[in-house]
Amino acid sequence: MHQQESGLAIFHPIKPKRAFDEISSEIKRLIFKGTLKPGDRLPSETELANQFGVGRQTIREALRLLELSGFISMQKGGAKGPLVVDTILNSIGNSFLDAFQMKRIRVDELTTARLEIEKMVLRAACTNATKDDIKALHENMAGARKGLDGNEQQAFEENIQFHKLLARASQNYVFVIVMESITAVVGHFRSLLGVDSELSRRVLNEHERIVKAMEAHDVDKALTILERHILDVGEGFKRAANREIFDFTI
Amino acid sequence: MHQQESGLAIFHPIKPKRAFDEISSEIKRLIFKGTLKPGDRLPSETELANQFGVGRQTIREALRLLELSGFISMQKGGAKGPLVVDTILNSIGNSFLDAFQMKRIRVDELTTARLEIEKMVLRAACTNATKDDIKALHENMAGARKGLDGNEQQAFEENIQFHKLLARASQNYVFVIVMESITAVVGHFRSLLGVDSELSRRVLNEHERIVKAMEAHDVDKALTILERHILDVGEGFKRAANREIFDFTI
DNA sequence: TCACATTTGTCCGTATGTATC
DNA sequence: AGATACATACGGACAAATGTG
Repeated sequence: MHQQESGLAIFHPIKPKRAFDEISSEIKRLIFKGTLKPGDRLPSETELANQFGVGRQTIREALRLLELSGFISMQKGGAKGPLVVDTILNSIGNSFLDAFQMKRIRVDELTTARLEIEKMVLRAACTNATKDDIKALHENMAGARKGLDGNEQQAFEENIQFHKLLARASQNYVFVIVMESITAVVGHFRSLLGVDSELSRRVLNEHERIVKAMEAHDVDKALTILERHILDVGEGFKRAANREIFDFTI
Repeated sequence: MHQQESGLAIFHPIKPKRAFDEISSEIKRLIFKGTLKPGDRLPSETELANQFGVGRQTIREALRLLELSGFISMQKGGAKGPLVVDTILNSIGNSFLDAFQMKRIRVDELTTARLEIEKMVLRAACTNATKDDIKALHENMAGARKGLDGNEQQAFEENIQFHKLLARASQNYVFVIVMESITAVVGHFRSLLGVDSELSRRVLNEHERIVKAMEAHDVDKALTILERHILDVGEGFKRAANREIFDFTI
């Protein structure tokens, strides 16, 4: 009906405005602003429908977007309403996994990129890690060691977590996000590989040597160990790929 | 009713199974398998509802997830059904932007990380770039130069695209994904900054010098120019942040 | 332990705007 | 221009799940 406002605001309206998009954006805006914080609860769907003056179906589609994006979490039953959470990193990791499967990225491609990314992060971590970061790394390794006898799953998860902690030690949240994405894919591959307590043990040993080098401020040594560590895991992936464990392109 | 299968598959069923989740996954699976390819069309909502034996609302929520994830695109009117597309990279970029706003990442944090990431990618690009990649870079710069007089928006977008092309030249799709995420944020900041044809001109000149160094196989020179280039843009962000252009944390 | 109220998940019918033929 | 097909959206309804008293 009416023209496009003016020539000022460009490239917005690819999609004609849809009610659930507007509502989703509005709620997101409140979260960014801090009006809604993780732990808070949104009104129930019917209540939201009343407040926004739309039907419940529209509200549900808006909530669906927010849920997938990692802003809210829903549960049936007597809870008072959708819970505001912050699982955005998780959502990004899932998107990364989608891209990997869609693009049919090969494991050697992943290993090559992972090697460079982790080295970049480790360099930053060596420079910026605080005592608390080192402590967290130690606690992580202690947890992994504890999981080695009995709880394989715990050892596995702690070993993945180790790399996220390295990213946190870099004091740069961009690295944290990137590492979260990488570990999502690595974890996916490794879970396809099945439990391998021998690999977990070797991985943990390498982690311990990396931290030791970090504490000695020997960046080059830490990088060397990390490099062998990543290539080691990558070789495991490649062998598994050759045995056709992975259902999508090696 | 029935127990959780066995102790084998762990940590899956946090959420009770929801029909739209299952349907979304099923369609995604068909896309990964190649049964559905970009350009294909899904059946209409009512048809899907019949085939899956569920209501339209359930289908709609499943489609909403697929749309946000970048797998399908919907259009009103007489189209035959949802279109299968591949805009996953776009979706990841949007998620990154969400994380940035949620985590209140500072522009200097972004610049620091971007510097390391782009250097990493450029090194890989210098090693692996094909003739076609170089050609694409030249075409990009030609387009940017054309946009400089008159179409500021084009120059802006081409300059962003340049970095994505660098990532493609690395022949590693992981880098492409990471770069897509970074450029989403950089582009967001720069669009907040408003059109600045002087900056665009300077940026283009630096792009041209980088490519020239790449063609001369002078990696160090290319890296040096890139470094100054990124820091230059970062300074622009910082000045803008000090002038409080950005509505969220500098 | 046992209802009860609340809320989400799902379905159906209907209306409307819009794009394609 | 008209007809058709489809997405968007509304409202009512019931089932299932969950927290509370």
